[in-house]
Amino acid sequence: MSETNISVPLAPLPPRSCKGLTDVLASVGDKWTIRVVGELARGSLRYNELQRRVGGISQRMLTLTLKRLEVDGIVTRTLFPSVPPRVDYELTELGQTLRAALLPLSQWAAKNRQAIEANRERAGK
Amino acid sequence: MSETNISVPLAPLPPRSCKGLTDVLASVGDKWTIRVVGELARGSLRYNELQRRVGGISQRMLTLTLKRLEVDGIVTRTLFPSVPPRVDYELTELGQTLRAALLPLSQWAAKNRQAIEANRERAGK
DNA sequence: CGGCATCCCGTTGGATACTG
DNA sequence: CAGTATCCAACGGGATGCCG
Repeated sequence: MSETNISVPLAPLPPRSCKGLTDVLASVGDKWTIRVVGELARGSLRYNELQRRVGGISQRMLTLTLKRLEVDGIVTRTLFPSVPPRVDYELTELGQTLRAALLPLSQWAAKNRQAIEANRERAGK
Repeated sequence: MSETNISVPLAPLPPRSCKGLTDVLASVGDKWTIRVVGELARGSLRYNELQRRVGGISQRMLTLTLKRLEVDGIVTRTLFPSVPPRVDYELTELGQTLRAALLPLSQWAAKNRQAIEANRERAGK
């Protein structure tokens, strides 16, 4: 616990602040969070619509993911007390900055995924 | 397998290419990979030195992590057949580009971690 | 020194059923 | 519609011991 030193990362991936990054990635780098944030990037969505768009996520995981994002201040949850009930999820400003910070990695992934798979192929044999 | 559509992400977190991102994060966003890449960012390191620097990683996890990074073409493994043996790990050019792509997220984490923890505090009570 | 093999337990997360 | 609750299988990952 005495190891929560996080100076601002000016140097390339400063080792001391890496623990902060690890924490964030533990929260953001799981199987579903990125997908959810990505779908919410373009605007608010209802629970079911979100589940449909993400594709493959279980109710349990969607709920847990959204709850954590809400607690972290990444998304807002808006309940319309109608019948049937309606709940909208939307990125907060913090969420938007996260999405922006994710972009370079997204581009890197798109650009290098095939190269990585080719590497795996070669190494695998 | 018919869903490997990855157009270049020009739009903010393009949903269709998000699966590529998810794959990459599944590979890169685990508990240790970022830390290892971060430590290797400044130059090559030996196995034990790497384990010491990362701190808290078990031999098993360090070995598995390095193996996957090697297979993916992110790091190189160089064996010096001396006695006792010596093995150096180093980022490849691809690894360097990954590190660069990780920087914005690293900065976001450093900048917003406290805010997130404050949010959790409020929401938790 | 730099690993690999094995055991084992805690967590993750899917499937299913139920509720306001 | 938008969840909650429970069960259970799969996986991650630490500890330990052995080897070239």
